[in-house]
Amino acid sequence: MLELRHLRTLIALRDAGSLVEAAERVHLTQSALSHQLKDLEDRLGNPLFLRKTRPVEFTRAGQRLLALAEQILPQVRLAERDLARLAGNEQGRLHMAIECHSCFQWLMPTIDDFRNHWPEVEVDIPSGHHFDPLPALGREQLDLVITADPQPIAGVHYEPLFRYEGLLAIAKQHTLANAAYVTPRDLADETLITYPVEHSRLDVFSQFLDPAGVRPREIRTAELTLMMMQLVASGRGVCALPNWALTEYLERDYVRAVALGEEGMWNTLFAAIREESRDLPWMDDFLRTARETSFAVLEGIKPA
Amino acid sequence: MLELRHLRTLIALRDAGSLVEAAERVHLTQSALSHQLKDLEDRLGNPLFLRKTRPVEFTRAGQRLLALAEQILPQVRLAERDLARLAGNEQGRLHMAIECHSCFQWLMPTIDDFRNHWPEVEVDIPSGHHFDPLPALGREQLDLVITADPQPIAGVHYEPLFRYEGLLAIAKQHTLANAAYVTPRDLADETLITYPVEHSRLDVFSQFLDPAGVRPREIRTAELTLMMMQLVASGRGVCALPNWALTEYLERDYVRAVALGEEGMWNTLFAAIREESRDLPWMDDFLRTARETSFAVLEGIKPA
DNA sequence: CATATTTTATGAGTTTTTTTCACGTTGATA
DNA sequence: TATCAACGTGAAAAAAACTCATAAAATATG
Repeated sequence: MLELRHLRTLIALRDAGSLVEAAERVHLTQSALSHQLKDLEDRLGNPLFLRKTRPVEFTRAGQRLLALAEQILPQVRLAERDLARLAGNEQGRLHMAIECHSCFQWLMPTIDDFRNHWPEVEVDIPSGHHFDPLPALGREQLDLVITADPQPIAGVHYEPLFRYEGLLAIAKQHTLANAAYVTPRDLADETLITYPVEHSRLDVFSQFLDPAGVRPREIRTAELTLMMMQLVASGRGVCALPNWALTEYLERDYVRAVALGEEGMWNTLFAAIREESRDLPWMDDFLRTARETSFAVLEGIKPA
Repeated sequence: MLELRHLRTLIALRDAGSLVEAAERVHLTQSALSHQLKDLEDRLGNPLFLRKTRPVEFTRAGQRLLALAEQILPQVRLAERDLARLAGNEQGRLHMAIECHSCFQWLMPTIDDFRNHWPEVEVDIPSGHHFDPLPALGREQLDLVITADPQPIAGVHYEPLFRYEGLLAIAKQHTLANAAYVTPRDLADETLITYPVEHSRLDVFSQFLDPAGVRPREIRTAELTLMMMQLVASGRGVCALPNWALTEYLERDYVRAVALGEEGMWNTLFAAIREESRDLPWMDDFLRTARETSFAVLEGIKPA
């Protein structure tokens, strides 16, 4: 019998284009999906998609089910939200801080969506604080912190949101612009542009340069991504940023991006929250919304 | 995670009014439903319905899910039909006969609905045949026969549709009109009105009178249910009919109905089809439609 | 009001389904 | 034709769903 599970799988498959990646999205193995879809196809009596193309191509039957999924799943999501609201605790406060400079891109639409469904929750990103955000969680000054380096703090829980790849932005005319990837050594003679924060909180250092014992020739800082891009484009340095933060500049062919190391430099973004707030219905919904929105808005990210 | 299964259960629960009967409808045990709904309630964080009333009463959460179910399940049903159609074999012939005189009540709406979705299948109830319908199945003169007594015939498969109770229609002023049930002996002095068919095909005889070795004082026949009711109402006899065939007369307070025996006389109605036609997509859909329509249209029937 | 009767809940055990693991197959690419 | 990535497959493991037996609760009944 057809179940929502099947529809969710099909949507994931369409968005991902392959079983392997779809499996990641629904947090199952590729094998599980292969079995699941085969069973479904057997019961329906005809195939749902062609596996020999990339991305996979859906048959008429597959398209019909996709249409159903797109019709139904949003309705289910709405109902689930209503139920969460009925579970009580509509009231609440969600004051956030971001340790991640490029996060507004997905955070703003997330907040918009969330506000629509939880008008009683007071959402804010209080500005002007100079303290370290993570400890402020415990002091109840903040309720959620977006961070990429979770530090064990009593009473703080880190909820993984998604994984992203740190890329090196390079001028188009740079020698390395068309390389498959750069090595730490390649950066020894470069000017590295970073956000003006401590070295320890920059993953280019903690994950890439420091382990190899390499220091770039020079370090410059810039507050805004746009400024960084201008410096990079004009050949005055290189800079490491999350893949999604670069897409708009890559599309405009403003700069090039190269992987950091053969495997790429992958990182996980977390939402840090207080342990107690884990089972608040609206907190749960916020995290879910954040993940959904991120996947809809950003390209090239992976499930945590 | 919410699944369609849960929604189907809730609909069954609402239609049935109790877990016991809802369980019958979805072909599970009462225990299974109790567990299933408890799990769901636990995960949602609030109860879905109050069990201490008859029929059960749904909470706001329960009502929200019911609303979702009513929104979604028909869409799913539509999609399933489309998929069945895509599975090929839209073409076909469905010539039917009914061995059951009162079946038009649910068969007509069933056929109407079915025709809408399978225009390529030629549906008909050929009239004017005098032969025994069941053997005509094997001869490919018919494709489906509605019958209450399945006889083992090679190549013929009997698909149970639903169970119904045979009741005895009695004049309002009759002594037995308010009895809890009648015994075979009670009919020894009555005039029994039946459809003009062989004794062996009338369940009052095969299931009720014959086992007790009782014969009614007199037997009269009538072609139409309406005529039977007129005879009964005027005290000129009693007659046994399926519960649903009587509801309209009972509502108008035209006659009374009494159970046959302490347990009631229950029977199963079957659709007899050829073995090969079992896995035709449209045949499957016809049977499903027949069951759905019967439950929607008739009262007091039970799943087979 | 006590006693049957019906309905729901519960825990243990079983069955079924789903998922994973390990490997084989396939098709595209170089 | 070797290589690589994606997909398929069967057996085994894990998880989920269901049943059975029975208890508890509620309602009907005398």
